[in-house]
Amino acid sequence: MKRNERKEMILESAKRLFSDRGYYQTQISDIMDAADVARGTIYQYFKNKDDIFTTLLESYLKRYENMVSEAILKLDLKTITPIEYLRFRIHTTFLFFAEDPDICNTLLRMGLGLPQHFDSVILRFEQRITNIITNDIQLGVNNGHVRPGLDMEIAANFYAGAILRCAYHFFGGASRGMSRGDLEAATHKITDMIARGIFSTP
Amino acid sequence: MKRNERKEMILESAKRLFSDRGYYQTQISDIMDAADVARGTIYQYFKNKDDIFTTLLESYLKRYENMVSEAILKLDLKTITPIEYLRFRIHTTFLFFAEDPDICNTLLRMGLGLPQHFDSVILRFEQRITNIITNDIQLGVNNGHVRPGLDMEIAANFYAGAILRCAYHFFGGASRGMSRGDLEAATHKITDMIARGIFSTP
Amino acid sequence: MKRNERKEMILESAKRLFSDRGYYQTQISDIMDAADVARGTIYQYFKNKDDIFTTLLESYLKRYENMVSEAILKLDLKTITPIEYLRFRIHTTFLFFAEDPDICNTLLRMGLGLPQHFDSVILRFEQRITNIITNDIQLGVNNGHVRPGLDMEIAANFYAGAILRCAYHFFGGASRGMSRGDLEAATHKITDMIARGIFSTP
Amino acid sequence: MKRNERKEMILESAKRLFSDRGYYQTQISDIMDAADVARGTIYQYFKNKDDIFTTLLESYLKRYENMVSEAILKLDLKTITPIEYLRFRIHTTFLFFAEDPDICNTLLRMGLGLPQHFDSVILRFEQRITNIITNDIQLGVNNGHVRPGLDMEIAANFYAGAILRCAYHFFGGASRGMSRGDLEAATHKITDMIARGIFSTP
DNA sequence: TATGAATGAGTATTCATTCAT
DNA sequence: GATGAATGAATACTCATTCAT
Repeated sequence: MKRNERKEMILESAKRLFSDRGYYQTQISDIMDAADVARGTIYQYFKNKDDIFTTLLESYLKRYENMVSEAILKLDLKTITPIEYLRFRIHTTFLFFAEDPDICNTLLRMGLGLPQHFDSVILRFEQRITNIITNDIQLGVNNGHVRPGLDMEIAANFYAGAILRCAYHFFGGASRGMSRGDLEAATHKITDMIARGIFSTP
Repeated sequence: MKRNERKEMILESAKRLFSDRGYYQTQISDIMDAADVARGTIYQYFKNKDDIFTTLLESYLKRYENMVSEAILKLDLKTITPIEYLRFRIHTTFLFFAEDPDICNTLLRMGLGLPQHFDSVILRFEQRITNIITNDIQLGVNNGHVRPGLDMEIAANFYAGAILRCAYHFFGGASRGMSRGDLEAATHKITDMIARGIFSTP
Repeated sequence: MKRNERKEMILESAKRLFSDRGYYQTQISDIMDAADVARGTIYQYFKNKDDIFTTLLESYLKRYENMVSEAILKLDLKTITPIEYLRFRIHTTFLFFAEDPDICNTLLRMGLGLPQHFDSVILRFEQRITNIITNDIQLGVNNGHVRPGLDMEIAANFYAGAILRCAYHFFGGASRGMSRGDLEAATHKITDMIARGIFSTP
Repeated sequence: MKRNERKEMILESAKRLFSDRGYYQTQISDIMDAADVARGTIYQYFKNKDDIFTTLLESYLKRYENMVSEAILKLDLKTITPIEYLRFRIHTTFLFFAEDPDICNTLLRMGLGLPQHFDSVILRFEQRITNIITNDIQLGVNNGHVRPGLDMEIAANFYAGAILRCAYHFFGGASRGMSRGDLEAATHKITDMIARGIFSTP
């Protein structure tokens, strides 16, 4: 087995376990067993347990960034309407969580409330989502689509919370999976609620 | 010192610590020190560490229930408009978290991702919030104020997430505190966003 | 059992083990067994294994200092001859090692070559011995008893090495113990060799 | 690279490391890195870590033996005076340690206090030194140069300790190096101290 | 009731050694 | 011969819980 395959296997197993049980409930022996690897092998690829978790967390962030930046390329920014733009953004985020329930669970639940050290990575993710929303609203403001009187800071947090909770509701916890069609429908409904909240003309 | 004073002191100290560091980062010795109580004493009032945390969690839920049901009594349900009713509900929830940052932190951050056993208590709280919102919307539906086509399940999760995250943004983490006036303003803005999202006439 | 008795018992057991096997060959479990104490108990009295060893080492130094300073009080410095003074000093050091073979072994053998951190404590002990000798020679110089041309630095190291090796030869390793009479005789012989080496008139 | 060059390289690196950090502080990986050799390669030349250290220790002893026996050939035993003979012996030992600070450090410090197994090699070295001294004194006794009343066993240990400590003082630890002239001078002084201690006429 | 010394199961981590390529 | 990924026994340390005083 190639070097990277092994490392990947450990990460894969750890990802699942951290998602299911959280950081403290996951023992090195659990990861060993799941990855079918000896104790020492884990420490050949990672400095310690912390390192495994951090590596995963960072990869989730990177993956989200990639997904967002790749998605945007598919858009024809010239012709797209504000509401279509909004819907597309939300869709991307939902797709991200739909693709990997472990990431969903970790980022949206199990990774929360951990020591400062880990939590800060999650916070960066949340910050990123909030930033995207803020920027998107700002874009609408510039284009004159956003209703006057909207408090940007509050709105960003408000809709970030809304979207993230819906994501967890759809893809996280026990309720794993959602049909393609349902996802489209849900995206529409959610976009609708946001549009009504921020745009001047419904 | 009276029996209940002691117990209260332990709970008080544990509350703060769990809120600051989370369940696993808080040691019995920390609670001992903070409560200025001997190790054995803690085990005279609580079966184990788990019991302390569960006791706190349950008390938070109870307190929220009390607050909600007491608040409703102050309302004149005959004359109140749907939007005022909504605003009042949100205000109650914000007041709850504003009153005690430790509860806010625990319920909205540190308590998340814990083993099934604890998490279920938190889930009950989230469920409760979502239920209240669902019921309130249902009330609006019955009265003909809610726009047609609104998906109740999604909307309930959507706005629950929105409100909870705003609560954490205002009162949780490091950003402890918010002036009375700001709270009123924020409540207005948030109510506004929700109203636009669900009511037929803005 | 009183608090300090326990701590003393752990130290006593550790002292013997470190002396017999050295630092790395001594496991916490060995100390546990020897002291008839549970694992956790050791960590209630000491921060870690290192702490146990350092505590012992420091106590040896302190004990030596006490012995040296108490011994000097018994001397009538007015009437004593230089050679008697020298003999007395050597006798004190031999007595110190004769009293406790574990200290002898640790300070003169097992404690050597350990990481900087420990070694420095031992070095302090060796330094102390060398200093005493240097001072004593200086005393002889001032009184005109020391032969001209003696290199103080070399002499101090020379005789420190000589005395310490003899101490180890007599009381260290397997050869534990030496009769009172033999000790006196050896002290005389050694004093004689030193006196011949440093004094002007034999 | 030839087979023996490799082995030599490993030994060379290990020698330095054992001298600097001691046996337990030196990891196989350190030796790998220093010798620029793969992990498995080390085990092709040596049975285990122990084997490397023992090989080195044995080579030190052998080297000392060679040096001593080669040196003696340069002497005209017919005409040499007892004191010149003594000086020559001490000089040889100092030269041995001066030539290689790593050997000095290992034999005189880092190698001490190791498990029985290693320690016995060092003990053999110390024994050898003591024997040489004993024999040399015996020679003096036979020739009538040694003062009556000298205790051979004690004297041998005494002067072995003295010489070895001076060697460590001059060449070991941090104080690496000593000029040719200083070495000669020191040898003279030390020989002088020994001569005064054991010979009948100074 | 209050105490705090004692406990030991549980856990992460190290590192010499092996062996298939 | 050389390599270095894989191994797992060994070990230090933690911390919730107990119980005699």
